[in-house]
Amino acid sequence: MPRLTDTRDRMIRTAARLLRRQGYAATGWRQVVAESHTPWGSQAHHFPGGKEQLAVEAVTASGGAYARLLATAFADNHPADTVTAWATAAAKELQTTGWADGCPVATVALETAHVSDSLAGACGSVFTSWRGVIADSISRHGLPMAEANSLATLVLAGIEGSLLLARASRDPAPLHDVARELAAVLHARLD
Amino acid sequence: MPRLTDTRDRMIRTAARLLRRQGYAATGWRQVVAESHTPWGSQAHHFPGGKEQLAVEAVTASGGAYARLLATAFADNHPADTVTAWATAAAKELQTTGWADGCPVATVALETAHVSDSLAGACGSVFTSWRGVIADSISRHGLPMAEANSLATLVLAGIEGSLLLARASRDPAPLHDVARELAAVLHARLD
DNA sequence: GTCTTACTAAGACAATCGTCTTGTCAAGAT
DNA sequence: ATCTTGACAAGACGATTGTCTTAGTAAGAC
Repeated sequence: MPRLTDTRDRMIRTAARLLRRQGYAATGWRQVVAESHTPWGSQAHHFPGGKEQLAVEAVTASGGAYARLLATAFADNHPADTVTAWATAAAKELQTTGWADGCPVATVALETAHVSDSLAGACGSVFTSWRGVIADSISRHGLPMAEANSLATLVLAGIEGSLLLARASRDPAPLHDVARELAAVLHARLD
Repeated sequence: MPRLTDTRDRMIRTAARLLRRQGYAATGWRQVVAESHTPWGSQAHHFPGGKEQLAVEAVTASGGAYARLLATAFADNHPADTVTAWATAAAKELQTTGWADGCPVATVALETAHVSDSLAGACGSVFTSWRGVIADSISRHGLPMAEANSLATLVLAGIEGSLLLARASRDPAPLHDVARELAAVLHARLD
């Protein structure tokens, strides 16, 4: 039987937005329900697994959307150029949102890494998919897959880490510094 | 007038441990008081600024301790070797604690970046001090300070990012991958 | 019509949150 | 010895947390 309302999707979307900004513990059901304009009584119906299930689906959804974004960005350009553009776009988003919108899953991942198996698994899968996108692009530019995976891990870790540093210092400089360093490495090792 | 008990210090130490594992929102006064074996009634006396003040002091304390650790590690060795040892030690700590003990301040930084000025400032200062330690070591090995700062940002972001990826995937591989890549970069650019 | 299923309404629930108020204690000055 | 003052302790406080319950509505199947 098809779904009759979009309540479930709206809950997931606003949960994803809130999880990105304030993390898992600080995001309550009441705020999700209020900002998504969904009925209070529908939580248990759509998410019998409770808040944890909502968060898993929200992380998976926003992680997947981000993966598609990365895939198109890395498709037809040199990895070094894409990394630079990525950092620039992330810096702009950080600044225009008052340092609120960083990585969609990093905060949740750190909060729940050792507490929730399901959430840790969801976050881990997201990161793995992102690394795969980057590694594919790198391997297409001339590196064997093992080496490409290692280099892609450096790229992803560098972006994630610089997003962290930029948010903490409220300064986009770390993003630009890291992007320039990463671009240099990528230019030196790829065609 | 000298302090008569170590209540305040014990609160800060256990708060630092809990903030590292579960972040700011998930760490409550009650858990801090219980695990530090301190009296419930002493919160407001020692920390009139409330939970936020406690967190600021805890982050500053553990960030300072980590900075001293880094300073001795980077003092007499080549940066590339220190980075490798750093990642190895962090990986071991992650595994032995069940992926609980990662970066002492990263989770708090992401959670409170756009909410609390004082906490964001404390986390930002910690990261800046760490980067300074790394940059000093790099400049001592032959790079001008501007370039050393940029490269140190890459190193710190890479370690922080790989700590995030390792915790999420519950696998120390990202730490070792990133450390190897960073060591290669450092060897290529330094004496 | 009568089902069955999908969904919402409106709260109650115990537990927990951070903060605040009041009372006790100990130490140094006079 | 008494007073004063800063340090500390115990509990109460209202607000908020996630979850669960019970009832009621609406839409498609037969």
